[in-house]
Amino acid sequence: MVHTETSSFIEKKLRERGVKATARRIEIGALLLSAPCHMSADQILNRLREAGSRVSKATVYNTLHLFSRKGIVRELAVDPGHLVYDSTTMFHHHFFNADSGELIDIDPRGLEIKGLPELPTDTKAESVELIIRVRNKR
Amino acid sequence: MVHTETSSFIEKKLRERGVKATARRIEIGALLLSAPCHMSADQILNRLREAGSRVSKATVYNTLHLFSRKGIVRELAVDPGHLVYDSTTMFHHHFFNADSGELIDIDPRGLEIKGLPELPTDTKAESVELIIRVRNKR
DNA sequence: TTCTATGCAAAGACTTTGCATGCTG
DNA sequence: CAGCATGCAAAGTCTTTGCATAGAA
Repeated sequence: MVHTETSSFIEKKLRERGVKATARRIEIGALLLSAPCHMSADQILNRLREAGSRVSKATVYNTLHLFSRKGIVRELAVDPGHLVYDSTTMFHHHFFNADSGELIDIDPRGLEIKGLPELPTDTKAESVELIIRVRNKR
Repeated sequence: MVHTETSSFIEKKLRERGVKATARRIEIGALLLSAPCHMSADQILNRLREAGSRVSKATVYNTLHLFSRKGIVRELAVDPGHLVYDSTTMFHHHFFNADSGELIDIDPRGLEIKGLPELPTDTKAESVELIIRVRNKR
């Protein structure tokens, strides 16, 4: 395994979260964690294969689940039958372009949500997600 | 086809939206539109079958798509691989209980979202959805 | 060595499609 | 009758699982 600057950055990120930094995980992490992005498992698989990797589908899915359990990425359910992984785990929102499938982050600073009703009894909030669906103007 | 009070109310609703009111559609409509509710295609299929209907899976899916294209119900993508139909089509938000799968409507009146950034260029907003994911305490 | 990660293929959940039949107007 | 609605089964998409092999500590 070649240790580029990128891969050692990724290795660090994985180990910080208690994930053993194997070659496959670093490949996947390098793709997803080098810059803020949103990708589906399938996109990741294809990108890796295009780049010459022989990673299996199962490993991609398992690794992404692992990453999301460990808080390394965030799972987003924008579209049914289409799970997207978000490399930005901090609290934020999204524009979702229903025509292109593209997701754009919305910084929650400066955004204010007022007048929320109380949580249902005996529940605690886990996340607050605002999704603004947009379409291309003609 | 028996014309109960409920079914003629549903028939009216369908025709208003330009949907031919057939027996199957009235069955499905009666289940979904009699009171505010959130149901998946599969739940609807099962409920109908339990009630003795021999409706097919394809018809349920097709009908729900039709209804949502016609604005009779609203499609919600809360969970990946799980499309839910919402009988309330007017603008509103949701609590989603990740433990039970239950959805609870949030009335948007009194709720205020301030400081939203501008839409991406050349796009128009289609919907604004706020989903508050909650879990059961303990 | 011992434990975990990975690959492969098969199974699984959910949804869509194609086509023949049946109902509606 | 013409056209759309329905049922059935098959195909599709996306994801998960089981198990054998390969790799890491």
